[in-house]
Amino acid sequence: MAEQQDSVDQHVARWAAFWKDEPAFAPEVEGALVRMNYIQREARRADSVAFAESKELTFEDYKTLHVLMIQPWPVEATPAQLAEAANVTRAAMTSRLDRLVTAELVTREHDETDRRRVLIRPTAAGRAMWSKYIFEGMARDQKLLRALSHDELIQLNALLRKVLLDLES
Amino acid sequence: MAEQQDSVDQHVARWAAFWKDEPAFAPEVEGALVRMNYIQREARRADSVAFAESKELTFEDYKTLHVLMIQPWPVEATPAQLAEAANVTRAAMTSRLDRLVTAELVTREHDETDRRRVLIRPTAAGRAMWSKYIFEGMARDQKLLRALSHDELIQLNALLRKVLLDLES
DNA sequence: TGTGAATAGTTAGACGGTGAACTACTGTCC
DNA sequence: GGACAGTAGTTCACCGTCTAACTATTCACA
Repeated sequence: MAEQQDSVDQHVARWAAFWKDEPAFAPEVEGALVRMNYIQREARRADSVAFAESKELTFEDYKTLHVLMIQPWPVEATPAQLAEAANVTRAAMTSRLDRLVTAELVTREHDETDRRRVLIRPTAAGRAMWSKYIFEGMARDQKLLRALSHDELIQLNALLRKVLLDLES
Repeated sequence: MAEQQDSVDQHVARWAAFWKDEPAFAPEVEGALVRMNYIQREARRADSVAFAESKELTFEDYKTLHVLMIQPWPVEATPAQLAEAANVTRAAMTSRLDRLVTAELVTREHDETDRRRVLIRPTAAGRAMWSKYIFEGMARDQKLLRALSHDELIQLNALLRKVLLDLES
């Protein structure tokens, strides 16, 4: 049990001392969420650095292109679906798509069967642009979690899956 | 092994089919990060809802107050430390603190031993405001992870701690 | 001791996101 | 079949954050 302490253990220990008479405080819950937050933050930071140099694509544009590409086949989606997947409002997605259409990375066409709807599809250039960055992103992700073995990754996913199944129900 | 599938399993399965000849794709890594992202997103969403009703404090103001309160004792910090902890720039922290000072939740004083620095301290009203919301936040956090037993939470923290120790070194 | 580099905080202008109104279109029900 | 509620997307005004100056202060060193 010679487990090394990380910075979150120190935070949590300080809180635990502060709320030692407070049964509402659950150290393991706070610890897990703060750690996940830390990891996500590190992922975003690395992504930002990677896209800061690129003049041809912003990180936001890449994410928009990404959520479009990972839709179920055929690769096409409405602005509302993309907004939901990218976790922004439809208004924000409208302006994101303006940029991508101007850059000729996606097309924006009216759905003839329901003329309220608009269909977004990637162009050949859009697919190429996405491919160019997706593998670098996966390499960054693997580096982020390199401390875990394959078995540990499977354990981690099993635990997180339990949480998601609860949240999705 | 009758484990139920969550929505991320479906995503990952689709990607795996798409990149079946691509050794760079690590399903467990992508799965873990997407799941953590989902959980964090859900946490932010619940927090936003909770603060949307409150007229006395925005979510940003609460977070600022929170990172101040969880500093090592005595509870005082510089704007730069708070900006780092809240993951925003110093410029953003300046305007956040403007609001909190106006609301008389914190004080802003020059450090007499180094007159470049400014020290931020919570007022009695600031401490009271923070206490009012911190327990609701902990309850939301526990609800978020209620699917996991105490043992599972400990396992989860052990795995995440490994990742953090690697990232912090 | 004086000069230049480094550091803390603030200010200014641009950008991207939000919520609320608005337009256009679809479907329902009397 | 005409009024009306619901839905998809866009536009607009506002707000928070970012980057890049800029001011004030401290430190290192010749």
